[in-house]
Amino acid sequence: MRADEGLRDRLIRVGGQLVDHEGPSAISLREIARRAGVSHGAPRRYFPTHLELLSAIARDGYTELTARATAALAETPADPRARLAALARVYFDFAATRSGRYELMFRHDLLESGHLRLRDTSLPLFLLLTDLVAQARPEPEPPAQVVAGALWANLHGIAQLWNWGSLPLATGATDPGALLDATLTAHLGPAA
Amino acid sequence: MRADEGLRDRLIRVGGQLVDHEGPSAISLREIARRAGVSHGAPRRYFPTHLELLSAIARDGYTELTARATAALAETPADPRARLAALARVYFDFAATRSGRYELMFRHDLLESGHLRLRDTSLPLFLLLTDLVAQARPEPEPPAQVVAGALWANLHGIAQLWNWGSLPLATGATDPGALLDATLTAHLGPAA
DNA sequence: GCAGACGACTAGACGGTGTCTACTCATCCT
DNA sequence: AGGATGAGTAGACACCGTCTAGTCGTCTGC
Repeated sequence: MRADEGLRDRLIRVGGQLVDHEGPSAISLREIARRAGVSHGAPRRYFPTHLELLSAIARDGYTELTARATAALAETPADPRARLAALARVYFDFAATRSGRYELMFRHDLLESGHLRLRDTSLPLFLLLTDLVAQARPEPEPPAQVVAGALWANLHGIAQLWNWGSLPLATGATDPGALLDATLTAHLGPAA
Repeated sequence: MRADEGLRDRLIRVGGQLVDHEGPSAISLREIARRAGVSHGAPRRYFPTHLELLSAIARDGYTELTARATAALAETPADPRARLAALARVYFDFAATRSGRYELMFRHDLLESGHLRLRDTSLPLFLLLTDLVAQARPEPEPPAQVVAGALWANLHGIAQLWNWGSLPLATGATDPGALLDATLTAHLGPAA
């Protein structure tokens, strides 16, 4: 419990640790409040609803994913294709190692409940992806946005089915590297 | 309430209707029991746990998806690529029009809880996909299983992100047809 | 023909959950 | 000094999943 940390931030932090270590079923409002050392009514001052607290925890996940991505890109050569490969790896690793948080980030009931700005939080990452795709694929057709959307969807599907456990089972693969490479090749053409 | 229908089947049917029309948050054990006209303890005779009932409802969804797929393939020409396109469309349409059920079918807590045989239920569909991929792509490398896995992951990602709402938002698309076509081309090469 | 076992279901209790409301209490402003 | 406000507590409420005891009709063995 950090000294100068407000309850609002503490709830987000404690909830994040909880979902990372115990999974999405562990993050009840009351459990988060208990671990934060406050009564179960306290969170209500900052998050009118349980869903809004979960939403903030999910947003925190996007923030960290974006930070990981930019950190990885900072030490990757300028070649757009290599940067895309690094980005894909970061995305997959995040989903695999922080699967509880990842699952929370894509719970669609978090998105449908109004002005949660969750989608806005994920947009910068998509714009980064679109930019890299545009650099790696100078052809104008299909537009970079479409290719980036397809690539993102593919990454997301791989991550999800991998966590699900049936992708290694169905394909016999034990490392996703080949699958990720094949995915990049499929969407961008053969590597230079 | 059908005359010769046992309670077990009725619970699955009523629960299925509920998740289709009201979404995944509506299918509490007690609500399903209420709609089936029995007390909240009754389901326990057939499903020792709420999760097992949900699992049966999800399995029912896989059965229907497989039925839809085979029905669509029955009236599609023999060209494997066309059949794959039809299959992709069926998969996407199912996810889009029955989003609540689709979400339930991929809830990973349903899969991790032991002998639920949910994965087994989805296997025939994957084998069908693998078979079509093998026909459409006679090259031995990469193996058809891997390509089918990547294609399935891609379809799943598209369906999920589309339901999520950010795929049309990010790419500006209003119809997934172009995205699905691009996906098939990416994994199988240009259409003949 | 009847007693007992059994299957199918009911009813109530228990602890847990999210939300709502009434309340305490320290701090701040004028 | 005193009232307003912010921050958190505590308890109620309805709902949830699970567990247990009990009811009631049917079927079986003698």
